Amino acid sequence: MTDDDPMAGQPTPAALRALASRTLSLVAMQSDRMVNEGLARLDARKWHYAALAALREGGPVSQAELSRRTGIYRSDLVAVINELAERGHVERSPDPADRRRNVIRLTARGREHLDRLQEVVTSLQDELLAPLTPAEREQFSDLLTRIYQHHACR
Amino acid sequence: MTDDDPMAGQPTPAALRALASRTLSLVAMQSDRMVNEGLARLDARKWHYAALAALREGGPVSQAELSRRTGIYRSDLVAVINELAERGHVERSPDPADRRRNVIRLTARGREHLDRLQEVVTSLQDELLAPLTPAEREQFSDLLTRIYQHHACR
DNA sequence: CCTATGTCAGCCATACTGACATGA
DNA sequence: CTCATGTCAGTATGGCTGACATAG
Repeated sequence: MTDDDPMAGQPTPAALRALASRTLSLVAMQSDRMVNEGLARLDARKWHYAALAALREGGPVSQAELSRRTGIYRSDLVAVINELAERGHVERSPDPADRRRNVIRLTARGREHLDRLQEVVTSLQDELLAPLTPAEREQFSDLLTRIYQHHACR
Repeated sequence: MTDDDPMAGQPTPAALRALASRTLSLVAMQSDRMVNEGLARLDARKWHYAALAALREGGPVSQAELSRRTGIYRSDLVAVINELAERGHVERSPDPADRRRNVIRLTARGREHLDRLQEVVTSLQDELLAPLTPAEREQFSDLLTRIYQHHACR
């Protein structure tokens, strides 16, 4: 209880602050959290939006195709489709042309719901990139996608 | 087996590709994976590096202080210190001045180990940012930290 | 009495693997 | 025989919470 801790309170050592990988993770966590919370308010989650958006853009597809397009694992997609089907946002029907497959199609309710999600997601992008100028936002996205492409084997 | 699937193979709908939050998550996953794998080859993990680096920079501290500086949760830090102590990279001794606390200090072996980790981590940053020019790398880091600061309440 | 510290037990979400029955 | 599809079970990780004994 003398002077106790001479140098405390100084957070985050320089060696850590300097790591792009670290900041990247931190920002991604912030971003994920924002998106999750935003969508949760509409009783939805990231994958819901991804699936619905993919369906709107590509029309009815099988689950396997949806999986490839959204990046959601085939196995995890099952639950997502279940949830979306429960809410009536999506219809799952067997494909007569290939009886292994289910055809997933967007319902009218799903389309409306997607519109609402779209709005939220879009405004969250804005909130996320708030501290950047329009030019910087574009550059940021550009840099990100370039890094992504570079490391994406397939 | 006719013509089958008229428009398949086209991955990642535009609506998803356009989301900064999505690309951000994807890149962060790539980055995390690279770092994890790189450190795993040295029988270490992210937190090991973070803790050791913080200790080198700030000298011996209590676990709670370490937790604050590295961002590792107090509860999770216990396991990290255990692992580091097992390997002789770190020493955990009771603080005579405050008998609740453990003082964590870097050992000689720990310092050597940290040097090796440092090397790997640094070269991984390079690999991560490989597709960017030096100027772009700086800008990337800058944009990231600005976003981070903006959303970091505390 | 209130707060801080180290510790443990556990929750929840998520990326990912493996296996399996069915059918092409 | 092979491969793809939908499904389920399960692993591993990681962020996070809650509680608790001890001590300031």
